[in-house]
Amino acid sequence: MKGKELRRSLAVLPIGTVMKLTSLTARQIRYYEAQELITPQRNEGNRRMYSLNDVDRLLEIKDYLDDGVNVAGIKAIYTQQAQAAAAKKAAQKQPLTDEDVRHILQDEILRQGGLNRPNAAHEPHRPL
DNA sequence: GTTCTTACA
DNA sequence: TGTAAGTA
Repeated sequence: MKGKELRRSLAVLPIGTVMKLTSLTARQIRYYEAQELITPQRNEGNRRMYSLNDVDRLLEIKDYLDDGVNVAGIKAIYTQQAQAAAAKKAAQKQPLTDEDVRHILQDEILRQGGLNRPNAAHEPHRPL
């Protein structure tokens, strides 16, 4: 099951195709890159080349934004996911350390909505 | 024709 | 964010 992941990681799509696939403007796609939410590769001519994973990531970013999560929040989420992934790998060989547990807990808290967009009044009424 | 960067509304 | 300008 490794070839599939490899193919999804191949950067073969120009920004024009990604625009159609995500319904995002080139402006937005480049902006998210500037905010380090995505890091597409560049070809010989300095053109951005995206992978299927990048497309999924952009679609995900769009969803988070709709849910009121700001760029900093999304970035934090991905940072946490990366840490969680690293922790999981380490856990395969060694038992969980206190720090690993803390990261997993933080990940859960984040997913429930710790970082929301400052403006845009969302969530009309959520039970405490 | 498409994409890139920079800059201004 | 949209868009214009000048390139590659």
